[in-house]
Amino acid sequence: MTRYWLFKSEPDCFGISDLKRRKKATWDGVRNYQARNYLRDEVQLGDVVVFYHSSCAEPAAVGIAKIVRAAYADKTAWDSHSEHPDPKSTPKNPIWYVVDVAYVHTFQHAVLLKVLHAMPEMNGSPLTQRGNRLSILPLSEKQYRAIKKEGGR
DNA sequence: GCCAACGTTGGC
DNA sequence: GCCAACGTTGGC
Repeated sequence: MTRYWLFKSEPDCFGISDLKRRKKATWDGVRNYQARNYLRDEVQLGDVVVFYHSSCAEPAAVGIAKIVRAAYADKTAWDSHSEHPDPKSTPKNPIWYVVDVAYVHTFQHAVLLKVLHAMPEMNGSPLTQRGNRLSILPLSEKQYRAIKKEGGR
């Protein structure tokens, strides 16, 4: 059964336009255990991802991607030159995981955070709760449909 | 750039 | 196991 997820990324670092250009990307650098657990244990091939821009002028859900490869070890963890090295993670005992995502489409209208806040479907979602820092979070099918509708495709 | 909220670390 | 200190996230 298809599941729905929301993945956050800083557009200055990697935005939906970067994914569009590259068609496919490895979602690396997740260094939070709860997000890791979702990635490793629950995100499956074919799942649908809402791409969200965070830490920027207009935080918003901006488009759709899909999972094209389920979890495998995050090699950047044991690369001391990577952006998020973690010496505790090794090829034999990886702590951190990645998935591969592919571009699907960009929303006609970015669904701004304030709009997400106003959507009754998003009540109780970690996304719209204060102080939330989870970078990968599950969406219900209802939430996904509501966001997609606001996005205009 | 600021600051509140949060997760992690490390001393005890 | 507790908790203060610290670093990071993320909205504004």
